[in-house]
Amino acid sequence: MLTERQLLILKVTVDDYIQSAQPVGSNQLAKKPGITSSSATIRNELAELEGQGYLEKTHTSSGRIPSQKGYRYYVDHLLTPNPVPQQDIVQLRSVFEEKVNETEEIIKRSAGILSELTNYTSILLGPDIRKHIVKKLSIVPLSPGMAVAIIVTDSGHVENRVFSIPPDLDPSDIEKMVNILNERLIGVSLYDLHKRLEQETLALLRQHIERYGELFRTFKQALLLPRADNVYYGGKLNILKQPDFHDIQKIRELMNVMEEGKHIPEILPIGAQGLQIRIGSENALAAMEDCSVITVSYDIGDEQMGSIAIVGPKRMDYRRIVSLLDYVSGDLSKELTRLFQGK
Amino acid sequence: MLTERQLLILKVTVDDYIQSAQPVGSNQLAKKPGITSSSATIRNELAELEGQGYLEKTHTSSGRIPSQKGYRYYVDHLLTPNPVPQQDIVQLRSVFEEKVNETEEIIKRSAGILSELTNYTSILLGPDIRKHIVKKLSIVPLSPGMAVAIIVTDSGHVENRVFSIPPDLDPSDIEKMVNILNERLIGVSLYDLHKRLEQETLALLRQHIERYGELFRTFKQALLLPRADNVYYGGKLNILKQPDFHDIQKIRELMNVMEEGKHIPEILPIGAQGLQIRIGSENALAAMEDCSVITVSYDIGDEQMGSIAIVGPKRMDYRRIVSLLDYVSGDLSKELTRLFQGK
DNA sequence: GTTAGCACTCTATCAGTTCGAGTGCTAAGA
DNA sequence: TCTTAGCACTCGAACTGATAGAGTGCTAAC
Repeated sequence: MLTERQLLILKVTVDDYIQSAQPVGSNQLAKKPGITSSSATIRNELAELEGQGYLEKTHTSSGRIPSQKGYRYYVDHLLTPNPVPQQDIVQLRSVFEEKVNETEEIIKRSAGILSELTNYTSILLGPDIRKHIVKKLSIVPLSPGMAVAIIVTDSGHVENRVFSIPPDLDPSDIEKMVNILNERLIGVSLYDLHKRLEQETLALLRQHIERYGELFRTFKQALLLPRADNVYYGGKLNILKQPDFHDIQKIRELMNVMEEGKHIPEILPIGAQGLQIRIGSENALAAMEDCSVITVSYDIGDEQMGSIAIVGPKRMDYRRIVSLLDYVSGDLSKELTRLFQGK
Repeated sequence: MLTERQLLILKVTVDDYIQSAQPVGSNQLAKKPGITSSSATIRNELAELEGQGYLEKTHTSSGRIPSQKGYRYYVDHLLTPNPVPQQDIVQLRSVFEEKVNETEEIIKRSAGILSELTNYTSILLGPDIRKHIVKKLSIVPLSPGMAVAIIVTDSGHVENRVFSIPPDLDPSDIEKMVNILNERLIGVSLYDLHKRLEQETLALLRQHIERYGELFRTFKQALLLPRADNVYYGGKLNILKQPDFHDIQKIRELMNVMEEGKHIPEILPIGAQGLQIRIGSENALAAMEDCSVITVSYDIGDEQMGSIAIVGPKRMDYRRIVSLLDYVSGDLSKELTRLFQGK
């Protein structure tokens, strides 16, 4: 159990360390407004806080820095929210000023602005494209042996793949195929597309198209791998600005993990509601043990659509980021919903 | 003028420094196979080479490292080509093993493999999409106020933009518009598209569509900004692997320059034929004064289509990279031509 | 022209020193 | 009993020689 004074000292210590990146000493704390005790008393309290595991020393006669437990307590109990400054709001809303109609573009730009405002790295996860609904399918022949398949979804997302076709295929067969596909597959989600393709259209295609086999096989294969590149980064290089990261080896590991898309699920707790903070080793990845990640989800309509994450050092400005993400999440939900309610 | 022996010593010095990243001393050189003189003689020669500006010292009693002029001479006169090892070839050709049909995908994967093989950063510039020819235009309505415009080019590239339409627009008007656009604009290059759109179709649209004005305006605006994202990177983080780069500030500048697309024309000498090597300050950008860039162009058919660049430290393995790029350029030209001759 | 030998220079490293920031403890004071 | 002044102590950072070693340039002999 911590006394009032201990709580105050813990808060001020963490705040100061977040700001200065230097271990905080008792004399320094004694000078802070709001603290009335002498440095000796503070020393006793610091020793107590260290004993309880909230603070640490870097060496025997150094000042204190927050431990992981200290950050956790600070975040859970001592964080006083901070209204988002007007100029940050202006910059964030500039995304919607220009008439940008594409969800992807809006998310991409937001990522950039967030990283600029915070000096940390931002990761924005867009809506899962596999949930989108097929609006139209078409096939455009390019050359005797090649064609491109195009899928338009209700969100305006366009997927396209080049695939090979029998070189001597009758153009009318392609037309037939497109008609069958559209007749049967409009309204299906990209997620179900592959399964439904076989169930719904194979028999029909067999009836109407002479050499359906090869055509169907390459078309199906083209749709097989859904490119899930709905992850957008902002300020990947901001890690290099943080004094906390000086070891090039560690930086490389960290950037590597973020670069590779496959670790996204481990970085972002997908499906989690509301705002989440992961400090240091609370992160799933070993490469991120010196980082904190703050995530928040946003929605379009009633459905959760994506997440926003800010990755920074453990010594991150939690207060500012929490308010900022809170605002952005609400704003993005509102604007994207508006964009889509139009339909 | 340099004597035979001086040339030999220069070559061995550069080779050794490229390999070890340490200043090279006279004793070390004396032990090398092929060098018969004593270290004292070598010292005299080194002094001469330094006097002529080919070598430098890091401090008065240090070994020698190549100067920019030294690298330049080495690259121009002392480089003996090296056959590309079979295992590199196997890895490079794996791009074409899987049935990947899209130019973009092939280039992207090549960038990845090149960076893996070299441990440097690779930048691949794809064909200029603005030269591509329109194969088909279509407009898919998404909701009463929104539609997506899709342009398919002869290369299989698909451009798409969401744009707004008058909410109460008659669907048949869109159909008419698409017909007019296709009738008039197929065969036009993306480069000319914007100009021709106005010239060729505006009058016709006016005749046939009631409220052509707003529709045409937003459609035209949607096509305005051609996303020129035909640049692919491999191994951006490889810079962090090079011992030559230890200053985080410099690394940041360098990565920044590469990250920002707008500097590409300065990094890659566009339009240059064949293989180009830029060493240190020969690069246009100040941030790259410690780098060397080796570029090569590749073609599809008779037309120059793009460039490949490898960015590394000045102390780059020129011999290996030159052979490798030479091979990749030829291979890529051949395979992409084959892919497109199909048409 | 080449090379052995030697004095010289500079770096890297290690031990020793000092300085200052900060701690923990003790004892006196409120 | 809690607070605080005072003091001894610890440790890192920064500086100082001292030393070893790598490498150079020069000279004189071959």
